[in-house]
Amino acid sequence: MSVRVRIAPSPTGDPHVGTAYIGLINYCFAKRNGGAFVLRIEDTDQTRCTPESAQAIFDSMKWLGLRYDEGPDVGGPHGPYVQSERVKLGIYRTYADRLVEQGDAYYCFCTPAELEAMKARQRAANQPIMYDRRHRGIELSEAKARAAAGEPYVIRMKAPLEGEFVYKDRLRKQAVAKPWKDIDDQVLLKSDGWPTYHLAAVVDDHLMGITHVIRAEEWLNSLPKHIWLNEHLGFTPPEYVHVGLLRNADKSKISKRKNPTSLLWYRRQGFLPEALLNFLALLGHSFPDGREKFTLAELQAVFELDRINVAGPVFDLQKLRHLQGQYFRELEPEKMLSEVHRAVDARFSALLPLFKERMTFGGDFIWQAEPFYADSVSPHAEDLVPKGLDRQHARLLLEQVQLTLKNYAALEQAVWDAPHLDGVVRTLIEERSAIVEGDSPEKQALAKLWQPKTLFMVLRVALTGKRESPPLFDTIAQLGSGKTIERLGVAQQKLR
RNA sequence: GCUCCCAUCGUCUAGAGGCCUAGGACACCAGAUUUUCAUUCUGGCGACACGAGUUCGAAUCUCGUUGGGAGUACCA
Repeated sequence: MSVRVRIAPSPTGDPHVGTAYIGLINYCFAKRNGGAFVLRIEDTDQTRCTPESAQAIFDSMKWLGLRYDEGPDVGGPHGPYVQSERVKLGIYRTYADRLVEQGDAYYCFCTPAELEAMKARQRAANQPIMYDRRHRGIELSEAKARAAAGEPYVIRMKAPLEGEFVYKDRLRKQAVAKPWKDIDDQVLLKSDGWPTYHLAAVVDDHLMGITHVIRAEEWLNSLPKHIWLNEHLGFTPPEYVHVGLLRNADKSKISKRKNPTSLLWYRRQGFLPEALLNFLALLGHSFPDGREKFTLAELQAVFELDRINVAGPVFDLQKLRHLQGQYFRELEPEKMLSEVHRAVDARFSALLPLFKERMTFGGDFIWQAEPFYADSVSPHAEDLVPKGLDRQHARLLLEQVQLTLKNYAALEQAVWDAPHLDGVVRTLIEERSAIVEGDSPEKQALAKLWQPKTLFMVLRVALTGKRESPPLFDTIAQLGSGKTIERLGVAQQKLR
């Protein structure tokens, strides 16, 4: 039987780098074995899934060059490849009903509040947290009557109460063994009539002829349920293989907060798909000859599923950058030119209006806009200190403004545009000016410091490294909060 | 709490009982090339978590400890 594998991402939010990682492994495994690679969209959570998100997954996979043989937008003999469409076909309901008729699943009428209370009690008693199976014994006829009367219900699997579940994952040293009594009566069909992941995935993997389910380790715990479902539905289970989870630097599961996880971000940032793929491949797989730079074609030629490392690798952006540099410098001149154009164009239209009245030649844009493209600027210390004032004054000013903007940026409803920033800074000026009323020399110096024309120049130099720039608040707005705050800090260092 | 998984330099990894005084890559440090920077090249720093056991011999096998991670949803 020929190999068929799949990735089954859920279209919530941005396409995830973990999807690319698992996708790459599945893709290589399929290609290496002359099999098929399928993309299926798992959108059974009506509250979280969006079509835009699904589209972004298609686009990202294609961008990376992970071409799927079957999928929502390319079709195939096992469609539809979107679960919400399959729900409408009644596919999952049929299988859920079959389990109920067989006595392998049952109606449960617990309310969310009831379930919550159950959990709280178990937590308090240091008991394992799981459904207490209170509706397990309900008569089917009674259950059906209540359901027919409109009472909300879910369908739960009737997990075995004794015996042991054993499964050997080819990548793990020892077989997974777990007593059945520790396995929850998982909900299979939700009260909205839609299937949970567990039911939908098992049914679809079967219907789509999937032979190997290669997925992340986070699924290992639900493996018994999936095997059980296969068996009780009369399917031959695919082989399940669990690979390690991508990690943050602190070893926790990779997350948005601690790492860029959106594939869209990498693309926008200018990462080359070849570099990203190469990097991802290095996390967990290795070439027998130790080669670290290779194409997708080279990888799929030697790929060995059994060489995959299951310990979750830390996602090291620095190494990705290094690879990216290698690939970038090798680019054909035309390709490199278009990458540079892309990078410039990304900000060009937003920036151009700021320079319109300042330019004499088109080329003036190059040096005038430089601070907006650069990673950092290097203001001269002497330019940061206004005439008649000293370094401490300038530093104090930078510190106060930095703090104010930092606090503002942290606000949830903060709008980072020129009018708002103008307001924020002018409020600060008013506060400061009020405090320094008086006629001692020091008070006069401070009064001068907090005059807009003095202070604007200090900020301008700190932010752009130049004494001339577009209007200050347009500059701050374009720079964005991150660079603004960073550059205000760097300027303070210069004054030490 | 309960259940499960994992464990070689800071990070990604090679290593499937003697080839290991543990190899490579990123990062870091030093030097060379470069007017500068980057690239490139050379060198350096740096790890088998710990403890028992099996064995003539253990990074490699077993057990325990410790550490880390995941799951514990009518999310996937």
